[in-house]
Amino acid sequence: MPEGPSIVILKEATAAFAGQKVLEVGGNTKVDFSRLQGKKITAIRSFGKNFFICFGKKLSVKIHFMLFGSYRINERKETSARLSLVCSRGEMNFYACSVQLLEGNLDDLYDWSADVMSDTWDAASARKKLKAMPDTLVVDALLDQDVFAGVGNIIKNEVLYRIKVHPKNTIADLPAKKLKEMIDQARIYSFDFLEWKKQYVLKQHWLAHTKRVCSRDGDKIHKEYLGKTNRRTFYCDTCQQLYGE
DNA sequence: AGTAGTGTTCGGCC
DNA sequence: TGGCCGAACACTAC
Repeated sequence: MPEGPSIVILKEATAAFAGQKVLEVGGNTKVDFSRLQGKKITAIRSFGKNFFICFGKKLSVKIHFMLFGSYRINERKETSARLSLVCSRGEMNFYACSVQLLEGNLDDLYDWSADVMSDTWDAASARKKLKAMPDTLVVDALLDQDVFAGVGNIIKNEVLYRIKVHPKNTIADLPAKKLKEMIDQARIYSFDFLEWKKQYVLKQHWLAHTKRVCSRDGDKIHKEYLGKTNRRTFYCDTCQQLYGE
């Protein structure tokens, strides 16, 4: 569920809730949702892995699904919802997720050009941010939500495999051409992910993530926990190039 | 059947 | 001050 493309799928599935009024609110979240009662949803938005239900320009619900979150639209699960919004023409139910109320204008709270799924994605801006962090490992850079909002661990592994870059490179190690490929493919792979996920064929397109053998050369795919967050990293030592020294 | 993981935040410690 | 680390969260595919 959690990576950016999955949130785009949710956004598309809930687009029709814009304009609807909240008739009933419930859930086991600690946030004070009573103030949403009777309000009209003005927009459904997303930024990276975050999903937003907007009530005018000054108040939004932010939902982050973390590792385990889930949702049901116009149906319910057995387990109790973290947040449930029954609206004029349907209902949204969210489970095991982080819920926050955000005050103020969403436009001012995020750098929307950092969202790899966004129409306003700005590759030049991403490049500039990366240039300012030369010693950062590429695995950490790809997971940096300020640079590549929406990119998660699967996309990280698949992008590096696709562009044949070894995960132990730093940003400064990469030739300019490879850095550009990394930035471009972060977005392109995310849209591939979106299409595959919609068709329920995402996993069968994985070439590195959870794989044991390289589809290019038949060599072993290594599994190692890398980067400052020690996330699972799958890579082929043979075809993914290490540029440092 | 137990384990590990599509993620992030927070508090404690050095 | 800040970086690092583990816990917490709470579900489910393999």
